[in-house]
Amino acid sequence: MNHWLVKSEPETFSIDDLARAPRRTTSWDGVRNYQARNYLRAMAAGDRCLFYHSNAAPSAVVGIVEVVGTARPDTTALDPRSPGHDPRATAAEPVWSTVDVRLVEIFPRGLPLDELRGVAALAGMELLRKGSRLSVMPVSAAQFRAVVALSRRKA
DNA sequence: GCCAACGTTGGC
DNA sequence: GCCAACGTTGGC
Repeated sequence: MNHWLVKSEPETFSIDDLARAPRRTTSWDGVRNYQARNYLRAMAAGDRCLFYHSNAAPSAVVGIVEVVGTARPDTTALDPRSPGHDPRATAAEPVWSTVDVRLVEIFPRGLPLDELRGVAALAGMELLRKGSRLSVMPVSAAQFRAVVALSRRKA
């Protein structure tokens, strides 16, 4: 089982939105970066992802989601009215991919970036790298465990 | 809103 | 294939 981190702007889609979604499941679509797409394609059912709120106050890891199934075509790229529309995408060559994710847990408290930066076990985490912009990225099992442990601790 | 960092595009 | 221009991301 692999571990990942996925980003979403809470104004666009927050972890609370996911909690209200049918079966607490959503299609993680709209990814328009090749490296992030390749990570989506590398995901397998049962993989767990940290859910990160970007462009938030404060930006923070706020919970855990589980991958359901494997990557499939992101058909929002085919829709001219979708903000993720890509004129290069066709039904035969959809270009972009999506996976379904289900909510596992909303942390009792969010873990803001500046708190994560102070944790020795998380040194080297991709999210904390200066200039890191990927919206889907791998997380090591040890880093994942460290973040979950931190969420169990009082602020 | 500012701006640094990054990815993509396109002229050559 | 180089690289400048441009658009986007995302912390602050």
